[in-house]
Formats: sequence, structure tokens, C-alpha cells
Amino acid sequence: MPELPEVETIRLGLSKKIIGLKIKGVEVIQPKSFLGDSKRLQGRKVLKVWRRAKILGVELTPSLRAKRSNPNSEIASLPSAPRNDVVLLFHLKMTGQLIYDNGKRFIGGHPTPDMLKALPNSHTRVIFTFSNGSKLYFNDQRRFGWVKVMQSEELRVQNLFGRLGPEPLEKGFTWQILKNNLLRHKNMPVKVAILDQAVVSGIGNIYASEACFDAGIDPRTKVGQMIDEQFKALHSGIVKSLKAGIKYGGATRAHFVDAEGRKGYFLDYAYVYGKDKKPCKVCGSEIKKIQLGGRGTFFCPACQG
DNA sequence: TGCCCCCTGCAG
DNA sequence: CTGCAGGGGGCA
Repeated sequence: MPELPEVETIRLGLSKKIIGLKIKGVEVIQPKSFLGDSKRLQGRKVLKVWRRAKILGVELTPSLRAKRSNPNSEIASLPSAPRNDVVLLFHLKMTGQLIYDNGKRFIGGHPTPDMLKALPNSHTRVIFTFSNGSKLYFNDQRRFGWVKVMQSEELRVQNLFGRLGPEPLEKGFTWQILKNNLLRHKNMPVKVAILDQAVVSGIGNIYASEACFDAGIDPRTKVGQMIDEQFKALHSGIVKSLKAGIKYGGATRAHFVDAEGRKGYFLDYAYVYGKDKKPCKVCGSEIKKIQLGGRGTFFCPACQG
């Protein structure tokens, strides 16, 4: 599902629900979806839910007892042995879902067909149970996504985030940085280039088309041919589209639901994605769909010249 | 820098 | 049946 706004939508929802809860058990239904040792999560409390690019992190309390597997090791004998901290990571890839269920999912809302779907279902890969009896379901039809248990030290060593470009909604993301990073791909169509997570992190196929539309740039434009005005417009288009995505609760094409199982409505707002053959909301011309870098790309030939 | 692949399921 | 789907790693 999930591009930055969808993952952020889940993060916002999950933060409200699971912070302070203690993990009682983890049921791994699909071992391929789970990396690391699920037993290490037992008894830990949720401290924080964060996001980097399209990765969601759940920070957990350190274990009180130090590792005892090797009591004679140098580390174990140190007075301040590294705390056995653990972080739970999620990547939802194309069809992942993270749905929290405390038995009250439908209260106060209008249940959608998705919400009414019983959990667990045939796409449920992992189930987390908290000590208050509530559950968190990781569903993933295509099984591209993963759940991973890591220590922050492993995280550092593996440099999982080392190749990621700037967070587009944070202060350090300027049009000049966008330009510099994009210029590593002078020959690439700009829409394909902004999908490179090293250029800017969090953009996916929906928001790439939308950002180009907002900037008035033809998605086929080679990065090397762009002028500063266009880099500025694209920067603004990226920020604007992503913020709109969060505002509308994410984009639901087929699978995306938030932490409570609700769809997102960004695609009602969207100008071009999925609007193939429909009139442009701005000028009335017909929206076109083409393939770029192997992926569907939508644009208005009149507005994006 | 462009393919193929990981998978499942739905629309045409 | 074929093609396509919010991602991205690995390979020539």
C-alpha cells in the first residue's frame, strides 16, 4: 500500500492505540513474513511508534534481564552491559495491512466492507496479542511485506536506513537538495527518478504522478532538462501531495486500510492517479495513462507541458 | 540503469 | 487466459 502518507496514517492510528500495551504473545502464521525471533518480544511494552520512509518502527522496552547465554563473555561482565533493547519493524510493501482490534473497531464509525471482514483472515500472516486481550494483525496478500525484530545495534550495523534520502516532510528537505539528488539521474524521466528512495524517501507510484501534476511537469521530462523553476515546483508538489495524502487518510486502491481497518480517501482528491480517460479536474482534457520505468503513470497532457 | 523476481488475486 | 497492482532487492 503504503507510501509515506499511508504508513504515516497507520502510525498515527497505532500510536493512539498501542503505546503502553504489553505484548503477551506473537503468533507467526507465515514464517516467511517474519524475520528474527518472535520470542524476544514477549513481555515488552510499546514505548513509541515511528516511521522512516515507508518503514514503521515499534520501539519496545528493554528486557530487564541481561542475556545469560554466555555469562562469561566480556559484555555480560560489564557493569553497564548494553541494554537488550528491541525494535519491531514493518514494511508493508504492496498489500500489507496493520489492523488493531480491541473488539470495538466499529464503534463510532461507519463500517466499510473491509472493516466487516473478520480477522484473522486468509491473508493474516502474524498476530500480536497484548496483555489486555487486544490484538494487532499483520495481513499481507502478496507476502512481499515483512515484520522484523532487531536490536538498535543491529539496526545501526546493518545500516538499514543508510541509503534513504531525506524525509520530504521534514525541515531539511529543500528544493536545492531535491535538485542535487535528482541530478544523479540526469537521463531518467523525472517521475521515475523521484521513486528512487535515495533521492527522497517515501514517495511511491501514486504520489509520484500527483506531484508531477501539481508541479505542471510532464512525467517523461528528463531530469537533466529541468530548470530551477521546475525543481522548485516539483519540491512543492511533492510536499503538497504527501500532506494531502495524510489529510485524506491515505490512498486506497484495493488494500490499504488504516490501523482501525478504515479506507483512505486520497484518491477522491487525486488529480491524475487512476483517472485514465477521465477529464482533468483543472482543464477538462483527457487524462492519459502510460508506462514509465515499467509502472503505470498518469498525467494531463495539457496541464503538464 | 533496466529487467526479473518475489506473490496473490482481480479485471478485462 | 493475459496483464496489471501503493515496493524494492538483485542482477547483468
